[in-house]
Amino acid sequence: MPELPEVETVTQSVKKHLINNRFTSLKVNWGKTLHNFTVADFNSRIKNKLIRDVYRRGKYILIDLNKSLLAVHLRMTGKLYASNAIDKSKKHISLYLKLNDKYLIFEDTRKFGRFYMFDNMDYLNEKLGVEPLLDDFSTDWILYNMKKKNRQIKPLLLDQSFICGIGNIYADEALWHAKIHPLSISSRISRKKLLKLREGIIKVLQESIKKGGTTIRDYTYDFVYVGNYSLNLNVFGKQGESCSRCQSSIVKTNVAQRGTHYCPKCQKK
DNA sequence: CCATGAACCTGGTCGC
DNA sequence: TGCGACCAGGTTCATG
Repeated sequence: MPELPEVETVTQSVKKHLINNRFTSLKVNWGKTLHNFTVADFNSRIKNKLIRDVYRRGKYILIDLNKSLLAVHLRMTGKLYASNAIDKSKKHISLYLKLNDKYLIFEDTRKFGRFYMFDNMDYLNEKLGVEPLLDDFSTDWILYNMKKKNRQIKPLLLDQSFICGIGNIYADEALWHAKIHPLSISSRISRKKLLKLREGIIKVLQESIKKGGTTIRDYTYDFVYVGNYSLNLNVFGKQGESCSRCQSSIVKTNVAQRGTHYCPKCQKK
């Protein structure tokens, strides 16, 4: 499900339920969900502590409990939402946390999603690259850093230690915007196209956040947001359809094991 | 440094 | 209707 705009949307939607509240218990149904801590750690460090803030970094949702951070990564199918009750008919609730008057539920069909506990942001800041919607992601930054790498642009855009938050949908959309072929080598892309790429990344992410993200597969969305950005997609999932710029047929291939959509006419190597 | 393939999981869809 | 193959918005690890 989630790339930066979807994670941002989920973060904002759970924030109002969590802030100034306290977790009173943790129930784990799928053990691997707790990546680097145990229920005992939860009890000693998070339980009954005041939640000060909830925010996003890359594709992580961060819950700030003053002396500890609880981090959530949704991976492919994770859904995080607040609810007044646990729906026993849901088959894939990996874990849930109890608040005073409601629950924070983590539902995850494919079980790839993870919860982490950190002392502070050092580890994630070390691991993650530039935030594409902050000023750090400047024109100078992209011109300088793309030149330093000799990598296929699509996998480079997906590398969270380079730029964080971009995933498969927005990588394809941003490359289409900039008319760059997904296999172009980063160091050989023209200055003009790199600037266009930066603009495209910011544009697709911001516009998607405005629409609440992109929803492609939505089995049950009882408590979960449904994003409307799918209406704005130009190449992702559009194989066989005509390019909105040049009318050529959009092609789907595989790059770095990921489905990759592009216009063979607009996006030359 | 960089690319590739497999692994982690479940379920939906497509072709026969 | 049934069944196998393939696909999925992500990340990590091992191997050339």
